[in-house]
Amino acid sequence: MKLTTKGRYAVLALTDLAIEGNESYVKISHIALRQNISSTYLEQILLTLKRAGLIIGVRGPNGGYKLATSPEKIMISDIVNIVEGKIEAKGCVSKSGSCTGVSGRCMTHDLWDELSRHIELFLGQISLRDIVKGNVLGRSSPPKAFDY
Amino acid sequence: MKLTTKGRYAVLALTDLAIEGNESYVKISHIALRQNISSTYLEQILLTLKRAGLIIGVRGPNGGYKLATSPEKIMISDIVNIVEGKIEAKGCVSKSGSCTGVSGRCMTHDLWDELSRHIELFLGQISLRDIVKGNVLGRSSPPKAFDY
DNA sequence: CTATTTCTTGACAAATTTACTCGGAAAATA
DNA sequence: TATTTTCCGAGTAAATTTGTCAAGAAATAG
Repeated sequence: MKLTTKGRYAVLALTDLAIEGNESYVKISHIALRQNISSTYLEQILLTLKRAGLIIGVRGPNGGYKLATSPEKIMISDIVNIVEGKIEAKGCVSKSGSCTGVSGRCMTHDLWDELSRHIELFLGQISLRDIVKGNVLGRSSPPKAFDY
Repeated sequence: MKLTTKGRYAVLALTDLAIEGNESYVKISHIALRQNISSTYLEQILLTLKRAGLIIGVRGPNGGYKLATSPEKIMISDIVNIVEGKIEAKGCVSKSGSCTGVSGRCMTHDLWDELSRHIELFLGQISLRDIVKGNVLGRSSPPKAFDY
């Protein structure tokens, strides 16, 4: 699970759409202006989100974007996975030869694997609606202790 | 919370030291060979870990590195924070002007803030000893639901 | 004391990734 | 038809990551 500005812009833009409601279409330029993002860069991002089916795009005057479904059904993990690519799922297997000590996997393989799962779980529990409503803070919980 | 090969190498190297025990000192070249890491690159990493006090380095024949304390007291978050730098703690405030919609913070600020905390909690609960023993898998727990 | 081993340090360089820009095409509307 | 807006592929500049290199300092063995 990677996290760059691309992912942040994506969530930011879709949050903007969520606030705007899905009666009308919102233009890239408006989102870019409101959220302080380069509009040509945002184009790219919204395009991949559209290709993935998360948003609907319409061309021409009065065109723009809107969410394909309701905000509570769109989870942050969905958004991030799409724009950042699904790589790094296995953590250290991404580039060839990096996870090869002597046998196949390095000693910390499970750690990064579990961390990925942990992050995925977290972001999979939070929806666009939660962000709009501000229901985000205080959700972190410590991991389970290992059962001996 | 950033995560690159630097962080992975650091954890990997210290896991190697943990396995080796702290009776004797372990040479960089040996760790590099066993864990398949560039030894000159590993030098850099171990140096910063030494400066931070996590490991002890001794020069000369029979020199090398060993852990400064017992493996169960060294948490993964300690290691990662040191070598990756503590940046990205606030997620979107790292580079100037990126988190500024109209007011100070962007709409997703709390989200990334909470995610950082979540990851920190996770990696702060796992020690080098856990990695050596393989007590890592199955620790992820879903985040708390929001109390309405 | 001398040689050897090994860490220590800083500067530098290659490779990769990120964060964009640009030019134009296609569709929709008026 | 003219304008608006998304669509699309390619290209690029900056930053970051991932190293390399050369020289020096400390410790120990003999």
